Amino acid sequence: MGLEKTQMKSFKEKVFEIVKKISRGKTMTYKQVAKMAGLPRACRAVGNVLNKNYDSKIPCHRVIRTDGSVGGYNRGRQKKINLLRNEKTI
DNA sequence: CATTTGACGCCAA
DNA sequence: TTTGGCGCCAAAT
Repeated sequence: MGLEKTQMKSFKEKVFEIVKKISRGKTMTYKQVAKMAGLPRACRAVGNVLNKNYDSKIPCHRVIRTDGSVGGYNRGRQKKINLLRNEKTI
């Protein structure tokens, strides 16, 4: 506790926190996440960070492109589409 | 420390 | 509308 070191969350950490907060059936764009993380132009960096993420606790499949395209997924594009489609039918 | 990578976004043709 | 190319940025190598 006392030893609070300016723990600046890395951009990656911020992205994970933001994506974790995406409710089921909802979706966010890479640009939106980047903006929330403090870098409105780091849309690419967001995708890069999520690409290295293998934590199922992070619903990174809810992050899509700004133009509405599903984008990519480290587990298979089709899988991401299925998940989104599944959540679509709440 | 320099260079490459890549799940993006936007514009001109 | 679709395609090609450029910009932009953190993380990995």
